[in-house]
Amino acid sequence: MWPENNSDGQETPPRRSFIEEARRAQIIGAAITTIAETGFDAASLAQIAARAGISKGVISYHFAGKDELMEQVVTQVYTSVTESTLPRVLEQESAIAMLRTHILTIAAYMRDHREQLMALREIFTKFRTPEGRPHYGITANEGIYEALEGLYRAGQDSGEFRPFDTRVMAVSQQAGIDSMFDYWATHPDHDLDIHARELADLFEYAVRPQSPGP
Amino acid sequence: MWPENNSDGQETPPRRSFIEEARRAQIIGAAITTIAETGFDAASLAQIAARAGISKGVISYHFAGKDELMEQVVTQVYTSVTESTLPRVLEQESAIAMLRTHILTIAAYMRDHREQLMALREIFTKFRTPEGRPHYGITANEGIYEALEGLYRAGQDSGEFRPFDTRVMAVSQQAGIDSMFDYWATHPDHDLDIHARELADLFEYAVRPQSPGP
DNA sequence: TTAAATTCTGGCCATGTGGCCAGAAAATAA
DNA sequence: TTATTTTCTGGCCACATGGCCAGAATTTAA
Repeated sequence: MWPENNSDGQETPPRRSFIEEARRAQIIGAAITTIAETGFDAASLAQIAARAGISKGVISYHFAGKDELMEQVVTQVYTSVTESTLPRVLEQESAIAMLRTHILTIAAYMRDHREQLMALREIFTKFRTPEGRPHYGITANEGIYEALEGLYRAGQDSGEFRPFDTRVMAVSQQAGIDSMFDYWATHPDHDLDIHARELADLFEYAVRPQSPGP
Repeated sequence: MWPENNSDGQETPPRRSFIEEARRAQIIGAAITTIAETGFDAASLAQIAARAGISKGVISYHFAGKDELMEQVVTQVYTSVTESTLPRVLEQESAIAMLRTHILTIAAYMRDHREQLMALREIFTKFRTPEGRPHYGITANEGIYEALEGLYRAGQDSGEFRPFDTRVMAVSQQAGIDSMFDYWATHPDHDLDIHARELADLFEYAVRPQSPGP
């Protein structure tokens, strides 16, 4: 469960010195910046160490290897976005409001944490095992999909939503959000607010019951 | 315009011998298979040559470098999918029918050309210039976006579609299609037909005029 | 102050990369 | 047949990578 085991075998987080904690945070931050700026492949340990202003060996000393460093980056960013987003969604009272809030809140988070999300997306798409399988492919979204499916089913049960395949809707909504980020990251002048509102409209229309058109 | 210039400076396609043409096709095919199976990063010239059963130097002889080989792969796959898809869309008579046909036809193409599309997606997401910028990032979709926007505007002008931001709709629809492929590629037992029909429904509901719900 | 543990440095290593080339082999021309 | 061009081989190169280590520097403990 924890990345390291204590000698006493307890499943407690490893006790870390002040220096260790500070270095790990510094290195994780340098990794995020480096990956966001240069892409995953070019973010070598040497680059990350140079950005942090430390020797390359320090990373090897504080992390088991590049893999553990990448895992820590993912954990930190993923935790942060979830904590900033999920409560806002859950406090809504209708399924429709939850849907809108999900999209709008994530867009707001993107605006303030562009670097972190760029790093996360780089790692998700490019981090592979030695055998070539993704560490965090689309399967890493499974948790999100299941949460969204719960939201959809609630809306369908209450009659707010029409019947549809919840898995397809979840995959598509998450893809819509990811593409919003990708497009904005590539076109920084693109209006993220408008995009978010339009995307919320899109899915609101997509899920609502509707009599056949003329 | 063409990847190579003739000595006479004419902008004609380079005259290639039979052997040259066959080798290029063979190498492009081996590159597609290798990228699809092992991912872009692991698809070294050595791997591609080994799969083709030839010496590594042959690739250097027939292609200017790895970059030109990747470009040729993209060109071939992109041309193929466009030729198989676009005519079907254009023969439809209503904007709604075009929308549905676009999604369903691409899904059908996916089923029969999984390997090619996996390679294309690998190259799109991972092929970078030495400076770290993507060769074909999301900007490579610009042509698709513009075509879709034309379709949307036609539907809006005819009253088939509600008003919405066409750029956001185009980005989202393409993202929905790409995610359908990614999900299916990761979960081969996933029902691609159902997914395509549900996705077509999703966007049909999303674009149609609709009176506000209850 | 001295001793021990922690933290850091700079450099070395094996590995894999894309590009390149001299010369062998094969196809084509004379 | 012989001469010439095209095609191919196998190996070499410089470079970058992640991991590793001996010993120096620093912090903490006694």
